[in-house]
Amino acid sequence: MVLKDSLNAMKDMDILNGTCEREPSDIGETFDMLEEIIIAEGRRSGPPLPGPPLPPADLCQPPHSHNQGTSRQRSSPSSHPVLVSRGTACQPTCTFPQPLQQSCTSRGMASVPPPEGVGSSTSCSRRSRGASRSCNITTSQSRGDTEILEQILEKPKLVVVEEPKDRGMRFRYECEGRSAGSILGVSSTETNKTQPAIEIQGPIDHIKRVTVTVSLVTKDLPHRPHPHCLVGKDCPNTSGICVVSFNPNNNRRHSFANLGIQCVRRKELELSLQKRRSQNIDPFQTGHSKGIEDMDMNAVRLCFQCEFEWDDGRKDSLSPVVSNPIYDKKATTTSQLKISCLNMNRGPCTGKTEIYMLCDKVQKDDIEILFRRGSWKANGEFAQSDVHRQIAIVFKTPPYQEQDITEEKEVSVVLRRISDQMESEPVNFTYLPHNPDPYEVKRKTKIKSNLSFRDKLCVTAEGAPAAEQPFHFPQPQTMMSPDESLCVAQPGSSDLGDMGYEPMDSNSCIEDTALLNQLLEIPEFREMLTEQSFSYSMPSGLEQGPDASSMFANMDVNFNQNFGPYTEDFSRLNDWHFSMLVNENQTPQSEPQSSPSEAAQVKTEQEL
DNA sequence: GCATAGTCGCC
DNA sequence: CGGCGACTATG
Repeated sequence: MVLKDSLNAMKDMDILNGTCEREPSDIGETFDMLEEIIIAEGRRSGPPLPGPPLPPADLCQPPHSHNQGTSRQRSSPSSHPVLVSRGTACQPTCTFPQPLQQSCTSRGMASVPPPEGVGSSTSCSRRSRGASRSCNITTSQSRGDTEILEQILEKPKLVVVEEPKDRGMRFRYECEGRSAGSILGVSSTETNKTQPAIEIQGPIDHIKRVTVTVSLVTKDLPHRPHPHCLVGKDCPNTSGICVVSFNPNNNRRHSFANLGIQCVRRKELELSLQKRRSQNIDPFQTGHSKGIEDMDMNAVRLCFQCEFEWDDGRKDSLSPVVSNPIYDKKATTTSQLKISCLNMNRGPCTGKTEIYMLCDKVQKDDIEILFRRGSWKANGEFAQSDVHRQIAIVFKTPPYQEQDITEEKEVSVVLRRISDQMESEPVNFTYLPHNPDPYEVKRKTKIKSNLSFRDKLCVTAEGAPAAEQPFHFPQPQTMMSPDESLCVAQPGSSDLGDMGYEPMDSNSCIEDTALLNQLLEIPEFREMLTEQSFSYSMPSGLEQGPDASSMFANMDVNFNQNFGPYTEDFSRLNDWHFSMLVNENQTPQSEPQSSPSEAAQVKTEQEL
C-alpha cells in the first residue's frame, strides 16, 4: 500500500516522466521511498563492482530527505536544485545503477537474483532514469512489498541518528584565531549535551572496519562540496574534512564530538573548493559546477561517506548521506527569530494599537508579525520603513476576529520570517473589549471646560506625582483611553511586564498625562521637543526650565483642532527619539527621573 | 545610508 | 576556551 501511494505521489509530481524540477524538500519523502526501492532493486543485481575507496556516488543518487516542513521560497532561482539538466546531453558522471551495485556485496546478497533491466542500464539522462525507475517499481510491486522491505532491512546502511543542531553556532573565520567550537546534536540540552551521530545499521557481522569521511556540502541540491571547512578532532590539519574509522561490531554508533565549522572568506572560496577537489571530495559527483557565486555561505550540511572493509579485505562503500542543514548563527537571513519585548501587551479588539517591538536582527523585507489564537490569525501592520535598524519594529495591531467580545482575549504574537516560515517564540497580547467612548471625548470635554489650558499646565508642573511620570510617546489612533494606554502592561504577564508602562497611582496624574499626550500630538510641539533635546522626563523638564511654561503659553495652537487621529510614520523618528522611548521603558519607576545628568545619559541608540 | 562580511576583543 | 557584542571594511 505504501509503495502504491508513493507511486501515485510520484506520478503526481512528474518524477516518473522526468519532468520534476521541484524543490527537493517537497518530494523528499517520496525520494526516500524511491531510494529504498532502488536499493532493494540494486541488491538483486549481479556481482558487485569493486569500488574506489570513496566511490563517487552518482548524480542520480536520490536526495536524502530533509523534512524541514516548508520550502524556502527565498532561495534564489539559480540555486534551485535541478538534479540533472533535462534533455539531451548525457552527463558522463551519471551512471545510475552503478553505485547501487557498489553498495552491494557478495555477502548475503549474492543469492538475490538480478533484477530485470537494472543491471544493464547505464543510461543517465533524466528521462531514462525516470523510465528505469518506473519500470523497477512496477516489477517491485508484483513481487510484493514485504519481500522488498525485508531486503531493505538486511542492507547495511549509514543513518544519521543524531542530527546536528541546525542553529545556534556561529561559523568561525580562521582570522578569529580560535577553535570553531563544536556542533551539538539537535537534542542537546544545557545539562545533557549531545553530538551529531551516525549509526551503521543492518547486517555488519562480517564488516571489519568502517571509515566515515565527513565533509561539508551545500544545503541545496545538488549537494556540491562546500568551501567551508570542518575543523576539530579527527579533522587533519587544514584538510577541512573529518575522517573517522571504527569497528561497527564494537559500536554501531559514532558520535562526532568536536566538529566545528570554519568559514572561508569569499575571496578564498575558489581556493577552498580546489582543495576539496584535490582531496577527491565530491560526494555527489557534481563536478566543477557553475554558480558558485550564489552559493549559500550561511548554510551547510554534513555529508557522510562511508566505506567499509569486510573480513576478507574486500572494500565496499555506501552512498553518501547528508545531514539536515546547519545555519550560521550570525546570518540574519537564517538566524533564530526572537521578540525581546513589546512596549505594551494589551489593546482594544478594534486593533490599530501602535506597538513598538524590540527584537533580534531581522530583515525588513522578509519579516512579518503574526497574531494568532486558535484558528484565527492576522498580521501586525507595518511598512519596511517601520523596521528600525533591523532590531525594532513599529506596527499596529490587527483587529481581533470578533469585535463584540465581552471579555479579554489573549492571543499570541510571533515574528515570522516569510522566506522559510520560521517563527519566534510567541509573546502574549491581550485584546480588550470594545470601549464605547474610546477617545474619552466626553471626559476630555469636561476637563477642558473645567480648566483653562494654562492653568492645567501649572498644575502639572507642580504636581508631585507628575514629576515621576515618565515621558509618554503619543499613541495616535489608539482606541484606548489614556488610562489604558498608560497602564496596559501588567506586571508579571509574561516577559513583557518589565517593558510596559507602570500603573498610575493617582487619577490626577492620569489626567495630566492625558493632556501631555494630547500636547504631543501637536506637530509643532513635537518639533520643539526634538530641537531642544528635552529631557525624556517631560514633567521634570517643566520643572527645570523657567521657559517651559511660557513655551506652552506661547504656542499658538488650537488644542481642539490639533487633537485627533493622524498617521504616525515611524521613519520620521530619529534615533534620539527611539532611544528616549526605549530607555524610558528600561528605567525603573522607583528612580526619580528629574536629574538632568540622568537625562543626558540617555542619548544614543548604542544602548539599544 | 544600510546591510553584510570580516575582525577584534571582552567577559 | 567559547560565547558574544561590537567594531571596521566592503558593497
